[in-house]
Amino acid sequence: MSAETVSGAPGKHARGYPKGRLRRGEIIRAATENFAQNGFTGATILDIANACRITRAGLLHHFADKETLLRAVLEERDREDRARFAPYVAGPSHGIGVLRGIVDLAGHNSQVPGLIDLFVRLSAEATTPDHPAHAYFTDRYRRIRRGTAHALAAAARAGYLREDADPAGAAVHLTALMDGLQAQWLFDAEIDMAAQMRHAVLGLLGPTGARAFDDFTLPPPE
Amino acid sequence: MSAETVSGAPGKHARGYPKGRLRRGEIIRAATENFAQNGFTGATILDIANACRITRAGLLHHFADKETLLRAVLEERDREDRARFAPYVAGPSHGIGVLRGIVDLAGHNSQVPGLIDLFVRLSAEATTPDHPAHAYFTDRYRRIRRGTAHALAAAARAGYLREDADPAGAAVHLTALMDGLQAQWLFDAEIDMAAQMRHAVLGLLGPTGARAFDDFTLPPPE
DNA sequence: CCTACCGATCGGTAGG
DNA sequence: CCTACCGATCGGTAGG
Repeated sequence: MSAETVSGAPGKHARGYPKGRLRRGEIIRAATENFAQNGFTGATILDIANACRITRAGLLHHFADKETLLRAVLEERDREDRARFAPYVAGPSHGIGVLRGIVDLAGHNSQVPGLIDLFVRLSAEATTPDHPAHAYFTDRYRRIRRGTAHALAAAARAGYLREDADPAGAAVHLTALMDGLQAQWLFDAEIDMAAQMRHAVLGLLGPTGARAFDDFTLPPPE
Repeated sequence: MSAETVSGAPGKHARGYPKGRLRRGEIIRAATENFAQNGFTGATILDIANACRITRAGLLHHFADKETLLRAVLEERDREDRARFAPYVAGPSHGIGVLRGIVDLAGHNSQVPGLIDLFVRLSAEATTPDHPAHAYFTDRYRRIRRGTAHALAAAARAGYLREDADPAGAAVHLTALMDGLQAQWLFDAEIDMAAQMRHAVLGLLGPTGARAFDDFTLPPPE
């Protein structure tokens, strides 16, 4: 999604109109929750508007239609995800930062069930090519796999990876594992996503890599 | 789901009325396809009826309501899954049969995209506790994990498993991996689900186990 | 941001 | 009294 598609409906009231900005943020929060609980198709503009104590027409003043609102929700999620991940890739860690980021993300995710639900439900709905979020999820999977594969390749060059590990294949594996754990976890919160991810990552690392993984520390926030 | 909940609406015309049985089977097939493409909420009785070239009222003569139809679809899937899996657990293979069954299932699944879609979409929808299929998926996950864990424990007792492998944890892992691969595969058919599952299973087995896995053959169908 | 609406379509049920 | 349907329409609600 390009910068042009980011805004809302009439377009220009995002920046500089503090009241409009606040309202938009409130709507995005409410929409995130509603999409998470009911999926995109099942969610209704009326429910989202009610949660913000405005009417449907009032909501549609800020976001032209349901699809525009969905885009805004996904873009907001990406922004926050990137912010969460940034410190893990800041230093030169030979890919270890990304691997730690993945494991920590699994731990963080178990504290935000609404967001897990959002992605599990939305991505399941979006398998149809004509779903408004289809391209988004296709791109997202590719991006995640590529980032993970690059990190694993860097780890391999540093001698952190086991001899028999294949970065591209392992990237698919870790991505699938994260998704599948979330699906199971939504039905049974006993599932320990972080422990499972940690075990899977350590299974890819040699002794030196495992040490580097355990020793990894986030750079202090400035 | 017990045998009592299986039937349709008025109840007794499943057995013995050949025309009715055929019609019910046709409806279940059409419903499976429609639920797969649109999810339970998104699917419409009208579409399903149209595909069978009968009216909605005609369809509702066989299945009291949409939810009863969903139950029939899931029960039919379970029946076929059990039939597919039966030969793998027929012989005394110390769990190896189940593991081969899982890998072969991944290969088979890539030839029935509609069924993958059905389970991915329906399970995502069913995370809400009040969804008509919520209990079904909770049970299904438990059943799959338990069956896998038992097979892995049997393999461990036969000396097939690696020393450091934990049956219960690995069962969660394999289950999650299968699900996550399906989700990715729906967006990118290049994903090789069977190869990934095979690699994961072999990663759990020691040299003796790997040999037993490769040597495993299905008993000839009688 | 609201009131006042629209074309359509939903799941389910009536009598015959 | 059974089965296998039909044409028509119910009260509500969706996104816009």
